[in-house]
Amino acid sequence: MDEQRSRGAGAANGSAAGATGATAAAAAAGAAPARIRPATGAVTLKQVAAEAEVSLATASRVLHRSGGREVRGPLAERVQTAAERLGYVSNPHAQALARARSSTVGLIVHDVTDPYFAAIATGAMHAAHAEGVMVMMAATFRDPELEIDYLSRLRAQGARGVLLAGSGSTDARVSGRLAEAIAAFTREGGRVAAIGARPDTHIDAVVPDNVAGARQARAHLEALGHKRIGIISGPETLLTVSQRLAGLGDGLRIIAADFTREGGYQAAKKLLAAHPGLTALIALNDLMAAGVLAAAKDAGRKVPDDLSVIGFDDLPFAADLSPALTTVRLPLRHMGERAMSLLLADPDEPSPKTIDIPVDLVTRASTAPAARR
Amino acid sequence: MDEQRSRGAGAANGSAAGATGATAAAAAAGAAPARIRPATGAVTLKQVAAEAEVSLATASRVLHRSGGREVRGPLAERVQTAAERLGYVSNPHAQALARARSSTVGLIVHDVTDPYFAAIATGAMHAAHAEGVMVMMAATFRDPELEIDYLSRLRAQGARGVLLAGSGSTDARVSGRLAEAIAAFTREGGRVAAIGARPDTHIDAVVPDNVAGARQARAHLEALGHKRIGIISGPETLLTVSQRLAGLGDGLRIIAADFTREGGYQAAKKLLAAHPGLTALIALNDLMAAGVLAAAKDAGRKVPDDLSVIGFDDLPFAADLSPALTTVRLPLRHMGERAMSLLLADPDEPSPKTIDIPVDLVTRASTAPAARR
DNA sequence: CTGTTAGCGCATTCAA
DNA sequence: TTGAATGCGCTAACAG
Repeated sequence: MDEQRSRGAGAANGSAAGATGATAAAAAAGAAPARIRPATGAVTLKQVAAEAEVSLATASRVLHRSGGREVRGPLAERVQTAAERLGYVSNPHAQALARARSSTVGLIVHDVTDPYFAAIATGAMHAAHAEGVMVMMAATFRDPELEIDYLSRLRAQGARGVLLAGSGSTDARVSGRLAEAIAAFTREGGRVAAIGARPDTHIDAVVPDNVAGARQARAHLEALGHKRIGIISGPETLLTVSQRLAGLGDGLRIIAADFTREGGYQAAKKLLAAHPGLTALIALNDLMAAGVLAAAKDAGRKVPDDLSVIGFDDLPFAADLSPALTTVRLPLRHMGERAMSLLLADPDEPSPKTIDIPVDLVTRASTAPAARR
Repeated sequence: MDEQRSRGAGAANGSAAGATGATAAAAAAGAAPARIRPATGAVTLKQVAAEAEVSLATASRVLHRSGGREVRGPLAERVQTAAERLGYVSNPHAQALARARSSTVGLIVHDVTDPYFAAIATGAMHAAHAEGVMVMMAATFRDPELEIDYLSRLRAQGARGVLLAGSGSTDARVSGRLAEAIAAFTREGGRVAAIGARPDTHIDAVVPDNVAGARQARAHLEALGHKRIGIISGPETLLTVSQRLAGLGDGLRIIAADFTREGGYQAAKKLLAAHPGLTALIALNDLMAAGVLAAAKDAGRKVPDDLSVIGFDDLPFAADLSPALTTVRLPLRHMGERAMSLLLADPDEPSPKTIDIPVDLVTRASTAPAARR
């Protein structure tokens, strides 16, 4: 290895040497099929070029249509063949370095296990795959610091863009620092898109109409005669939560907890104990709703006869809960696709673009007319 | 090698050219050192070095402890400070290229939406994060070709390793080609680990004891007096499926379908119609089991009174199904962690290592004694 | 302990 | 069209 390197150095790329070199290499290859083994062990463009007896530049042009193209010279054929025979696969790092931009995009989620993000991720990955870009996925486990950290790593990596799938925070301190990181990234030509609004930043976004969804939920309940409604809320620092709360309006009993099934379970248990008169509960996401259903059961309240329950998101399992959950549906997968397409869009598209996503209430078995007491 | 040799030969007549070239380059560089603005726009090590007035190498040593370390020279301080002031973030591509190996690992799953993979991915990501490596996640959407494709891309990227989370296929053709791709990757120093056995390949693996789990499921049912048991199976080309079937033993009615909720629903519907005498159904994963429960309900069979149902995996939602599902639990997240640690292990650990994972039956409400007819 | 320098694999400008 | 040369940002010998 060392020897090779120093030898290469010794050759000092003499111009004439280069030309002769290529030919000689090919000849040698024919004579002794000994292999040329670069550090990584993988076949390199250089090898392909040598094999096809063309220059590096030509091989690059044929294989990666760098600069002007090479429709079908006789050389093109040779290069293609050589590449196939050798099993050439381009090295993305080298390309990224040379082009100063890679062909991967980042996808930052809070939690892979949460079906909400899984659905979005699927959509995003599909769209990315269609464009031949790879997706680097990172989970922040709900730590805002990690979100910033990953973003900067992705930036250093020359990612083409980053999709922020998790809801923004209303905490000014973190969102401020995140905004800075985003600005730094976009300043360098990176693109950032988000699912959900990011008030403080000027980036592409796919935003579901949480407010309207929440209104529908409340209207549905009121149409069924419910007057005493409780809300099982997530952390109010999440923008999604504050929007849904805003749409729900006033006069409701609110209790907050983790945005998880367990959080929903505990909160519902507490709320039901404190306010037995409630006839309906709105959980701010389906995960919590699942917990609510379990808590209701444990408390001996029949759903929907004694208690109506509504969720948000319409995750895949919502229809399998018992009773099947009435919920505000978000076209998650579609949202993921749209967001990724925003990321991959022509660089000179007008940029801070927002795509509004309508949502609608899916009525299932967990809601019924309020029982008259 | 050949190439080196030929270059050496060519150098005989090109030596002079080489010398001049080098000098000219140096002169040009000296003449216009105007601005140092890298293409990517990001701060580079070089800038940090300049700012700290030390050499590139020193900066690299301080910041990335390349080679020997630099405990606390006065220079170290300067470099650290400069790096912080400039907001330096290292470029992974450049590092990968120079080191011939990156610090990312690949994670290939069939489907992000499937909670089975989500759980594994979470474990894997946690373990990876602890080691400071990033996870590149790709979904094959169950296309074996894509699995091979991603693997080779990850290889070209110099990924440290790749975790194959999806079950292997029993189809000799694809598994053969995959085995080749794996071999090529490991030959280059990459590490590959899998969840589930991969008979034809010699790679690290974390393998759950599907056979024992299946035995427990059957034993449980038989202890409850069930004699006519049906199996809702997934595609038999999946190794996981064939193993579970093997553990279940003979004498059961088997019907196969997609390894999804919908597949389970359809298959159960069909099986129940064709063999109304069955008193218990074993679904080969929880997703299918959810479908089975729905089908049973539609067919007017009460679970567990008229029909017992067992699943596999113990996905998070299993306890929320109604009735709560009896299932063979796999410690998915733990498996993901173990697999990732295998991937990240010291390179000279004895390699094809297998970690066996015990599984156990979780008895919940979906199974009960067989009704006497 | 610190600086110099030759590449890592590729894209791309400039010549021919 | 095609090829030679240069550099992307960084690491790792190899001097000093």
